[in-house]
Amino acid sequence: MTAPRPVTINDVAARAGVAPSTVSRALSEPGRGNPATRERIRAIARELNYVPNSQAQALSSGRTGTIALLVSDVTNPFYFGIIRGTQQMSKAAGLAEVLIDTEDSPDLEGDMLRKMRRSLDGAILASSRLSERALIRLAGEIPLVTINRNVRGLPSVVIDSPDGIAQAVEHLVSLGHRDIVYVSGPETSWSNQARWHAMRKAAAKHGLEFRRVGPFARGRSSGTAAADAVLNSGATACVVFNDLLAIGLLTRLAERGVAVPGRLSVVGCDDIFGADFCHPPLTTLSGPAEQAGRAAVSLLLGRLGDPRAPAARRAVLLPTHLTVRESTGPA
Amino acid sequence: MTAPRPVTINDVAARAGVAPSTVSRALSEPGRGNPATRERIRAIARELNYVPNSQAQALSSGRTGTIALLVSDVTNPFYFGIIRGTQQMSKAAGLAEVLIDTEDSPDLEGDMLRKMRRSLDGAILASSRLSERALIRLAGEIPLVTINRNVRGLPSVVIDSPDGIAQAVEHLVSLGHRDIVYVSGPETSWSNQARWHAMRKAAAKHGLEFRRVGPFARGRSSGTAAADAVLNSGATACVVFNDLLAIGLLTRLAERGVAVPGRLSVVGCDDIFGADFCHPPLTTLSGPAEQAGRAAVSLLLGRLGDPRAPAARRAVLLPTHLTVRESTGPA
DNA sequence: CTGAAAGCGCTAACAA
DNA sequence: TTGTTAGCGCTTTCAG
Repeated sequence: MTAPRPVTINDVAARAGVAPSTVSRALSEPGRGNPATRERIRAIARELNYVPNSQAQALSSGRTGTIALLVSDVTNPFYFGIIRGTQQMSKAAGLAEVLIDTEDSPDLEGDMLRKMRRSLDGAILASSRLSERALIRLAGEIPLVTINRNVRGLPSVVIDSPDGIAQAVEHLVSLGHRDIVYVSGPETSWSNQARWHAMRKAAAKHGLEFRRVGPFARGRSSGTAAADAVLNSGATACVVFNDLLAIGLLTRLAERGVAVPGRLSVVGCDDIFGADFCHPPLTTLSGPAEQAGRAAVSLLLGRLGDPRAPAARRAVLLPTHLTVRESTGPA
Repeated sequence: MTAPRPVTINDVAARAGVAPSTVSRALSEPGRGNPATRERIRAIARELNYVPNSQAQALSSGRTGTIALLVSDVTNPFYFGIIRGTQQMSKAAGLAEVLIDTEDSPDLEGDMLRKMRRSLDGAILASSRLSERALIRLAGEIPLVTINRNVRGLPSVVIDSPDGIAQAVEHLVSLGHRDIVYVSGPETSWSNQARWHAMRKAAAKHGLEFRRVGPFARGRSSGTAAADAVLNSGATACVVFNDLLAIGLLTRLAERGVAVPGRLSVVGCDDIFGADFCHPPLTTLSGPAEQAGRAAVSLLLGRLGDPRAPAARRAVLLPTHLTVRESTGPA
């Protein structure tokens, strides 16, 4: 029952009658070395069930083969698609991926990043809460890519909700709504800013007054206050910062016996898990989250000088579209 | 703009005028060494912003400081609580945690585990799809803890749904239901087996006939077939393998214009995100998922011989309870 | 193309 | 208690 010593590169080398360095090359330098010996070595490695020790590889090569994905809250379904996408892509690139929950705290986010920078080749920040300053400084220590956050000089992927917001306003206007209010998320949220700007622009285009209520916290529980505020505003329709908040709002509306969409139309953002089966099913902005995840890893690979990466674009903008369900109707 | 060489243990040692090994001890062996020098060294390390290179630590100590959590599908909200719990606990224990998606494939699960075993101190398998044989063999190569899966000899945490199932049946019986059907998940699922057994037992206790329909796949999309099968069975109530399936079923029922709970009462399992805001809100079995995650890490720490771990229990059984919402009513 | 040798940063015997 | 000395398993010069 003694654990047998794991097989090392030396075992393979001995068995093949070559030097360890030759094995190293045969295994991890595609084009080089004699093809015949390389195949022989690979066969032996497979036969011996050799698995390279990644710590040792990292220590001597400087590349850890690991990236991190930082999210503000693992249990926020908004990240589902992004997580999927990054995992797909990093698996395809042979990278390990660590998922880190920053608990919505910029301090924790920074600490984690600093503490782990030595064991990571790079990191993807999905909805970073860090200040622009902090981000730029950290980017000097470890390759960074952001998602839904645009910082000068940092490669980023943004799901372009402004585009979708315009569609949403169009949709509401065509249903006869003239009084549309934006339900704001946290002031510090980059996405919230972007969405509010888009809202204003779209409203102006249609000659509507632009108003907002809030700011409200991201969570479902803020929906209560949000619903009351919207009702109070007298608007006939609202566009909500995100689906979590929108679903909370719907719940409160049901409690108060307010008909949706009869008395109030509601549009969410993100099309998260649940948006299609809440009551009523939510009209919302859908975006290619998985694709965003994949794109982020691609950009990171680019930053790492990986040849497998596509041409390094600095910023990727992904389109959103409106998914109409049952929470919107005639004014 | 050249990256400054990261500070190593030698830099700290030089600055403190001691040997590297002394620094190593001062930093990672709590009780030993002269407290005065230890504090001095720690101060210098902090001042120099020294971060130990975990690869090097791993290489020379054999401990990687990393564990993995394997789930069949990251985007299944059932894992929310578990992920939270394990992350909390591993962070508290100073361990890094990798989240791995096995895509519901036993082969992939095994491969990942084998491939990563050298870079992990241990792994937690949430709903493993591996055979008992495979699990036992793998456990010989890397410390393993299972969640919701009981395998002889492996430490495990199980959320005891049988207990909750009994409550559910009790609830339905007291509402006057005499014809209750179990909507089965995949035959190979350990939880499904456990729930079906519990169902039979509870039904027998009340002198009811026990029937089931299915098996159905885990996903929401299987809800359509499941709903039709339940309706066909003529039962007035059903207990569904999991909430995902139950929500799918609810959707189909609404499509077919079947009143819930008027014509059919529905009970789910797991109380996932969404169970409270679907339509109608789902009566379901709630369990302490976060606690399960924490317990799993504790057990693993025990297996690793970590002194911080509580007394090593081999199996942890966590209770569930019925959360009554609006999908159940009088027969 | 391949081998020899040095060393990545750290920990763990062993000596002092 | 502290310093000295070997490696951990791999990659990477540099020779051959």
